[in-house]
Amino acid sequence: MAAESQRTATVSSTVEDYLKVVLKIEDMKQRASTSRVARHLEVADATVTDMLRKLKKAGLLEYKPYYGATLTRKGRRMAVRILRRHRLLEMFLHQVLGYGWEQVHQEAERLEHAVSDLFISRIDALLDFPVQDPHGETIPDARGFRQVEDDLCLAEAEPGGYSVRKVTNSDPEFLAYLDKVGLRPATRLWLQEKAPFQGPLKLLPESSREPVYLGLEASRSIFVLPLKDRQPAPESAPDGSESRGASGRAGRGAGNEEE
Amino acid sequence: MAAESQRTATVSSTVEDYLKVVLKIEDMKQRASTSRVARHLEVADATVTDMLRKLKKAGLLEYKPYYGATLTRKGRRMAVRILRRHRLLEMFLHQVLGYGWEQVHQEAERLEHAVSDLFISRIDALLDFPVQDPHGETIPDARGFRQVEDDLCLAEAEPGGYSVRKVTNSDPEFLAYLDKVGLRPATRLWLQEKAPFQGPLKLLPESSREPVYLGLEASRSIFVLPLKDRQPAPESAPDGSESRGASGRAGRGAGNEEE
DNA sequence: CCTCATTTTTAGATCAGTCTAATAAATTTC
DNA sequence: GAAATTTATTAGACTGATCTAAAAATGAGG
Repeated sequence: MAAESQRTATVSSTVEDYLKVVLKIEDMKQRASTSRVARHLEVADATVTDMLRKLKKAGLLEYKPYYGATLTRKGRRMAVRILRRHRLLEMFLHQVLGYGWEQVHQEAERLEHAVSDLFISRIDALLDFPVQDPHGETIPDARGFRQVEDDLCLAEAEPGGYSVRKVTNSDPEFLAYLDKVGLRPATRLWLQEKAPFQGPLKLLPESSREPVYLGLEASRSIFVLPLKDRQPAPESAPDGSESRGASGRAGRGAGNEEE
Repeated sequence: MAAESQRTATVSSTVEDYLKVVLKIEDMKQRASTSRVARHLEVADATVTDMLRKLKKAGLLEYKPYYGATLTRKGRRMAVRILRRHRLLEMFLHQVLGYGWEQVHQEAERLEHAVSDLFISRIDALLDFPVQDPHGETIPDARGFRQVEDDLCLAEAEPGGYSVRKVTNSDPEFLAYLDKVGLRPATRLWLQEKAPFQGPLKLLPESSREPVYLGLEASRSIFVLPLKDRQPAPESAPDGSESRGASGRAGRGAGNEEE
């Protein structure tokens, strides 16, 4: 127990999963409450209470009863390490083994706990140090630095032209559907209309002639960047000529070299 | 749409390890006794007794108290499946990720339990359906068929010329040493002399001018095939036999070509 | 055939991770 | 602000895999 601050004091894959989930929740700017963590991991609340106490004791997170958890620096470091592994593995499965983007998550979920650091550094080099995974998520670098993303949730976007930045959903069915209708990272789309009262979005992906109707809930997992040059709406434009919405800050698109 | 024929009832990675060890012991024509299994797995004997009873109940092996275990057809099928995974993974790590042959075992040991069938079939294709792993061990095919090997333990070999068929030892230090002195699968060697009373072997690997002295115990993990055309002993023959130098390095090995 | 050393099994315990059911705290509603 | 609802914790138990220590079976030597 004594030797602390060691290089990655090995933890179980269960612990890695808990840390990963807390990080994910924090990234969504939510409170990592017992029940929220339990929902993500699909375990009983009581199990989470126990585990959070244990992780607090291990110095991986702060835990206030009836409130929830916050990662410590050490816990965050470990969580980001897993995140990096996960995303690199996804990219590897996609690029080297030909997995579809809807297949990579499940496999990476198991491999992230099993592969060595050597494995990770080898695939990193083999892939030429990728900065994004197949869903458009950015890959933390080897030191744990994470690029800040500056994207917009499609559910909150105004009508206009966008490019798809990332899709934060790992349900294979859903991803297969998006793929089918031509919604993939780095593709462009035109948001034509948002139906009122939590209604669906009317989208025109660049690869498609037909508009696609997407439920608002589903649109929450799609993140986009406004296109710089606002082209006119490609055909079948809806009645409203107000495709000039909240254009204002269509400036630089953060730091990633992606078109 | 690959509907798997053999419904592989999922077992824990611990169970997979037990089956693998029993298979290995049976392959060595030994009795899979409690203590032998325990030694291989580095667990207490009592733990093995428990587990063997459990595996018997699951129909994976026969177990006679105070005697030991024998794999059933079902147990053998599962064990061979793991063996295939292990060796394919080793080959993948070696060929695709550039691992040294002394590094592959440890990593494969963890991955064999974690990767999916899809992963295995993808690397199998990527490697063009290899039949051997980096140690020269044959890889069972997808249906579980295993090529019968017809090789000879170096410890039992008479002086003469041989090609290295396989090395059945996964100690990284030992493998690194063999590598250094030029003893790798598909390389040739001349067994010059066997010292009496469990003494060491005097070997001349094809890549080396200096003879190598190898302990008898170490030689037990090296398996060879006699060379067809018996060339004369290359130089430095000990007690005055012939010593025509410069091994004519012609003559082909048994099936594999590497290098 | 009996004794002794070795091997194996039994008995009882531990640890990590999980569960359900009961209780308690926090929050929302009236 | 008290009751109702939601959320979280405690208590107790289970499973899988392991351990140690003690008891029992096996098999070898006299």
